[in-house]
Amino acid sequence: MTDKKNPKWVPQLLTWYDVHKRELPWRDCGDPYKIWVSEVMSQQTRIEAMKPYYDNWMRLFPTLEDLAKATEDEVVHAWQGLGYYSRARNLRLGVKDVVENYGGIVPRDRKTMESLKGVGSYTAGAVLSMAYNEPEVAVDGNVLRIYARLYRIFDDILSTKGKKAITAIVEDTLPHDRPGDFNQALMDFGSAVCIPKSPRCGECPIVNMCEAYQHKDTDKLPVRIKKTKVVEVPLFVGILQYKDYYLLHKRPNRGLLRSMWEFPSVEMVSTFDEGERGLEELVQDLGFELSLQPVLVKEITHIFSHRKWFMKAFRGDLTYAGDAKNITIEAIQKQLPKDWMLIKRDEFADYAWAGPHGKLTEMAK
DNA sequence: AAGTCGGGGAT
DNA sequence: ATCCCAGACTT
Repeated sequence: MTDKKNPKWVPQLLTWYDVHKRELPWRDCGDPYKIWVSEVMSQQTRIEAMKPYYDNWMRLFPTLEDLAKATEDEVVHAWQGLGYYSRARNLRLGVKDVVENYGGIVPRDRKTMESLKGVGSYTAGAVLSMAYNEPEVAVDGNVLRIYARLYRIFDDILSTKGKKAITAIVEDTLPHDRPGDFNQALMDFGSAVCIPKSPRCGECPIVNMCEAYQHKDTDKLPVRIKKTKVVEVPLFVGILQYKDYYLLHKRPNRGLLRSMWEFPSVEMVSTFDEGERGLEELVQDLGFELSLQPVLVKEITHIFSHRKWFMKAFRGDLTYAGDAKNITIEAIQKQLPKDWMLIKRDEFADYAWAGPHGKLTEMAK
């Protein structure tokens, strides 16, 4: 990868940084403790959000020794509202470690630094490069995004593989004369220009070196495959009959299974009574009374990409409330909202079913 | 490798 | 509403 060493964009970015860098309380202060605190506070947190906390923190715990003396309750209280509270607990433990075992000197090498509580690869690199000007990379979300675009890398930047691939390039391109400035330049650049959505390529100082820009891929990069956790949804379904007709509902024209037909159903129920009440409410709004049979007729588990339905289906009979004795189906149909309908079993095949609801049609009798 | 941990600003 | 942020730790 020697072709990637000393790329032209690095001095260009540093020149941009010299003009546009943000003035921050911990920047260029040379105090490893202050930089350490600022880095931990910044994890998964926007600078503007953590700034007031940083100022308050430094009033309460101006030095390593002050923080090492503080209790866990005190540090967590000072963190109140910032979120990710284990950051505060670990920061205190890490600082205690330094005071008690390293003579109060923040370590100058990555291995020791990373052994401290709450200090991972990123924070170690940030502190070492910014406080000691050690040639260490600090690969965070900004850096992953910027490099994915600059070098047109389509690996998932959230995966181990993508992070390793990009970290290798960052190590190759790190300028050893100004590592601290370079790492901070990437942060400022990432938050001001090479932003996640709609990057400001018009004002980018290194657009001439950006492979994503040249290939018009800036909006496709970086690739982030979010592992959406599958939400488990209990679903209480009614196969509800009015004479020879079944009551169906059309899902809204958005979201999951949009505009497809389903049997009336309610989410988030754990008991039969709860589900029965939910269905009663549904059909009463339509002018029906419900008599539900407490016999489970079908159970289906259906997995979508981000959602898992646990369906329990029950049969029930409907009577029309405003019952003029021989009211016709057509007359009732006309009263229903247009996302509801009554159809016979032999018409089931004519409609688009909302996924697993189609399997329930065979339970209609 | 996946799950967990918060809160807020931008879109 | 979703996305995503100067990530680290546990399972």
